[in-house]
Amino acid sequence: MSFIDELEWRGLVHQTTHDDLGARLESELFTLYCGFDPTADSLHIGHLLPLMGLARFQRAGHRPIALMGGATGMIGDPSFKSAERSLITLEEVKRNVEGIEQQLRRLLSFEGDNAAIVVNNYDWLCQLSLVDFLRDVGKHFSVNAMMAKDAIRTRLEDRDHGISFTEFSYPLLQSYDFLHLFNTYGCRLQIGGSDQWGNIVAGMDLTRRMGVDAATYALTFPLLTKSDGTKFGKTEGGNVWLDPEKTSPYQFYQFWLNQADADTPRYLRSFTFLSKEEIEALDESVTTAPEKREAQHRLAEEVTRIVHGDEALDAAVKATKAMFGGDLAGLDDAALLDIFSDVPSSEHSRSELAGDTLLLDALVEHGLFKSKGEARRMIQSGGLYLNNERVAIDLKLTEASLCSEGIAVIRKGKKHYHLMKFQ
RNA sequence: GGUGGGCUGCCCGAGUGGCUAAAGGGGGCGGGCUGUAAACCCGCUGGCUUACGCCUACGUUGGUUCGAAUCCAACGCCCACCA
Repeated sequence: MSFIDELEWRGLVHQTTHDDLGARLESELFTLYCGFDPTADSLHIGHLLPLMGLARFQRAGHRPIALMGGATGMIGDPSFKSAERSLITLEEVKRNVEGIEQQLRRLLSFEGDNAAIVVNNYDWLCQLSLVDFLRDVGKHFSVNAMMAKDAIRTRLEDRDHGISFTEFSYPLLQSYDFLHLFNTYGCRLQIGGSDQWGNIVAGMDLTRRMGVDAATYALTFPLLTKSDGTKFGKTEGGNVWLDPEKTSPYQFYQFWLNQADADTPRYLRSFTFLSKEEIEALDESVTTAPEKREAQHRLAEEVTRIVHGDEALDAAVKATKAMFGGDLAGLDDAALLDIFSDVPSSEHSRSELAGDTLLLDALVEHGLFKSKGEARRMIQSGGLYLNNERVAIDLKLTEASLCSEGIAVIRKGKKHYHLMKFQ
């Protein structure tokens, strides 16, 4: 199977500019790039598809460039956005670039002939003089053509929101990036989400008009969807981040583990490097033994390993087993703290274990419940557990309430844990 | 600037003097079923209280009344139409 056929099979190809791109990718080694806008200090799983896209090209022998939009991030891409974006400060952009660069480095290889390159367009865009830019670059853009593009037409038609000159100029900057990377690294292919098509094609036009004597190419990925129509990548807690401080590896693992049967086969293709044979076997298991959720387990395992590494995956799996396997007996303080490392906790005095403190009162006092009434309702409806055993309304704290030397594990409902630490 | 309509609990929305802590829906939370799923079923969803009950709450402030989300006045904000 050729590389492009594999991409097609994985459902990763939305549009390409040339039908012969696939053949060329077999016979020549490309330098290609994908841009990432530093609008936050971490990437989220929406960025994972293009990022892994770069990694796939690298595995096929091509040389990937990850471009940080240090300059373009300060302008804001208007493509398919309904409203003008607020500007972020230079300091914010710098901090965001640093955070994101770390994450890029995890997924790409920086060794060998086709070692990945990380660049920041701030380094060249900020040196341009306005007049030179307008003469040399701006001259090649037709405002008529820009206004006709889908990606910004809605903004032009919407009188309430409109579009500023700043955002309108964005495609020029991204186009210039492509030109710059061609001149500096011989970069001939740009990849990105389907919303980037217009910007990428604009860059190709610019290289041609600037007299570049080589074909440049575009490849876009399809938009990720969910079978139930809700937005991919969001949970109750908001975005799923790649930064372990923002979304713990445990939460990350759980996110993938909880994907719907209907979506999992597609995600296995898009987000893992597993082989066609293995993925097709997993497809089969979704149909024949959905209750085993073999495909979801494999998906969660693979993606967590790719993003967070073996060690974090191991901890996430261990925590999952303890929380959903149910048995906490025999674990000591250290093991509990390890397993429940991203669970909130409260500090308590040993005197509360004397036998005259109601568990309910202790929980309210330490803020686990907003009010006593709420706590009572929770217990009365059978939703509160101490060390995985359902508690009664009049339960008092004693030494027997402890799970280990000094820790009691509280659970609200199925998934909400809390540690009480006694000292 | 004029005229009309509106502002109710996390959100939407009914209520137009006492039966209203306020219908109904959504969301959230809990329980059941299950695969840590979907669908479905049940319960809870202002605070204190074991409970009787008390307190707080229908844009803001003041008034009428035995009694106000509901009537009156002023103010604030939002929307529509006119200028």
